[in-house]
Amino acid sequence: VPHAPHTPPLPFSDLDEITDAVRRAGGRLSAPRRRVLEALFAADGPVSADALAHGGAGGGTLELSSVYRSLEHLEALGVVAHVHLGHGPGLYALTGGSAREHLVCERCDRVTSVDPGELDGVRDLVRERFGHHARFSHFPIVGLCAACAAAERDAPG
Amino acid sequence: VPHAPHTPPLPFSDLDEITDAVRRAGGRLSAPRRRVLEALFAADGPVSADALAHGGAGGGTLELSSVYRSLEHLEALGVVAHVHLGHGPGLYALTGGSAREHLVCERCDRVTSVDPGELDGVRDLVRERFGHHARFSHFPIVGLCAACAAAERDAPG
DNA sequence: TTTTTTGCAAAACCTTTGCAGTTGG
DNA sequence: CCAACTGCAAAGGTTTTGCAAAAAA
Repeated sequence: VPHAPHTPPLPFSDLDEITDAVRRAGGRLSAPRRRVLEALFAADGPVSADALAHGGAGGGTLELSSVYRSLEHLEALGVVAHVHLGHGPGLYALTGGSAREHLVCERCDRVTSVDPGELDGVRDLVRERFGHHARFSHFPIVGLCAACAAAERDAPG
Repeated sequence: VPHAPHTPPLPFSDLDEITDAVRRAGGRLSAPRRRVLEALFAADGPVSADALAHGGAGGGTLELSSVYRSLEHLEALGVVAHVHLGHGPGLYALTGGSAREHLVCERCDRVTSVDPGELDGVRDLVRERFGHHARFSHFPIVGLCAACAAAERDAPG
């Protein structure tokens, strides 16, 4: 599998940096953890635990519970984050040091991931009006993407 | 249980109107449907299927699968809508003709429900910047409420 | 009467957990 | 060596489904 088009920026940009971080935190770099990390590097966009268990590079499959425990560990280290895109399983991705934020189309499931700064205007407006500090990294903005909204306008349903 | 402080506005303002709507659509007003509706009227705010099954007015409990099927039916009629407030089960409420939109605190779980118009400014900004038509009725804006954000600022964690 | 809906039981789905055995450091 | 981790199996929580029996109209 080729490298992702939009591999995370800056910190933790390669496997070595992450493995160092894992060990510095007193953790061990076991086979499942390494393979989860490899699969996350290979993925382009957030993926489910199940996809990580089955879709890994080498043909073999990982034990699902180990995948979940690996992800939990990596998430505690700040290396990984997960997002809930509507229904369906949680999806995991490398943070690259900064948690991205997401917009998802509830009709076609397309995900738009943006750097945090890009939603600051929206965040400011929400805070100004409701006092609420919105975070769109763990739970995204859900609605219709431009294409589906146009389709909806032409053929309402 | 006393009536909710913010019972839904206008259409479907009482049980009779809803039961008429159910029958007009060719549906039957069975005992579970009636009891689900009663429990929804009695609730103040969105409630889980499980709460509807157990917490209903008269002591008895409803079959959970019947509750889900009743809610599905009422939702198809536009009388009920459900929202996913973070983790945990989906929560159901009467629409009163207009689906409210929600902001939820990911720390204290407090829900702020607003009429759709109140989020139009936010919606416009999102559409302008991303072409995305946000809807916060089915999946809310998640983040920290004012109180929790203040607590966070004083004692970061 | 007849079509819809229920009750129950079972399964599906995602995720977590207990525990004995394995392994990385 | 020994704490950390895995594999397996089982359970937990939410929602869906199949089907025969019940009930609304």
